[in-house]
Amino acid sequence: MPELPEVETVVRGLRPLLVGERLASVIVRRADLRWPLPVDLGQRLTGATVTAIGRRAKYGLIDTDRGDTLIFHLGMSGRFGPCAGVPGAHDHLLFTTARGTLAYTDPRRFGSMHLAPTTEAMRHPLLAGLGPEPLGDAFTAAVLVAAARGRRTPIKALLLDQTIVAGLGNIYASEALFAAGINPARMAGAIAAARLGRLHLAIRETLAAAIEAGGSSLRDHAQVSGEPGYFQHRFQSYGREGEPCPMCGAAIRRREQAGRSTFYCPRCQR
DNA sequence: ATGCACTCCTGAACGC
DNA sequence: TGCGTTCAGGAGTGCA
Repeated sequence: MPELPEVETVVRGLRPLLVGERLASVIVRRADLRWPLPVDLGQRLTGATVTAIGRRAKYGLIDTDRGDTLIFHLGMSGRFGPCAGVPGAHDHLLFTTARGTLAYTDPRRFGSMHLAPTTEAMRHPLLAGLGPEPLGDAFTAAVLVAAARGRRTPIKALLLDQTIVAGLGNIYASEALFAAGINPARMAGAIAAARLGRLHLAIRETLAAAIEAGGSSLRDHAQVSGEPGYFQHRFQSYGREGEPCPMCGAAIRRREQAGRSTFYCPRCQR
């Protein structure tokens, strides 16, 4: 699924179901996700009580009273949802508490799960190199300006680089660039600071609005409750090739950048 | 150091 | 209805 708003939505959905609950069993049905699961993952989590659930970039973090943190990434198609009865073919992990069973479902198996000591979780190799949280205080306009300086890569690619700012994916990068009026193909280092300032603001506003709407539901994403997110109805450019730009009426275009689709307005985005 | 193509896997949507 | 093709929100790896 998922970019930052979807992961945040999942984390918020998991908290009331898991925090304070004892994991009566954690069953691994398939261990070959993006990376092999730790062989003792089920054993180490079974019997533990969940103490807190957080998020870093697109990673979810589930802390237990044993000092372990389960780090998960949803990849492209990962989701959590209730599992009643017989597990489905793509239900790879089952978390059972007194409140019922929660399944981690992931048809494409691009997702991953890792265990780390809670005190070390942020130093995990997958998390250590991440850039600032886009909604946090550390992500300022000046940080974005400094990251873009001298870079010849397209601004869209820069936004997808998780070491620059952590949590944007293809959809919200497109949407933020639309909101800022910047052409996705423009070389990052050639964009004036004032315009990057607008982009910085657009990133934060776009992500915050998406979280408020419960994320976007394209294909795989749903909230843990099964409710869809609603933000896709507010996409201004993403997935709207040929439709009129909501700002100026020109036809939205689509182009390939580094193998990914980018949608933009040729008139508004320069 | 930087930029980019490739790769993993499955399902849904589309065209014929 | 059935079949083949194309595409999908991520991101590490390896190459130029």
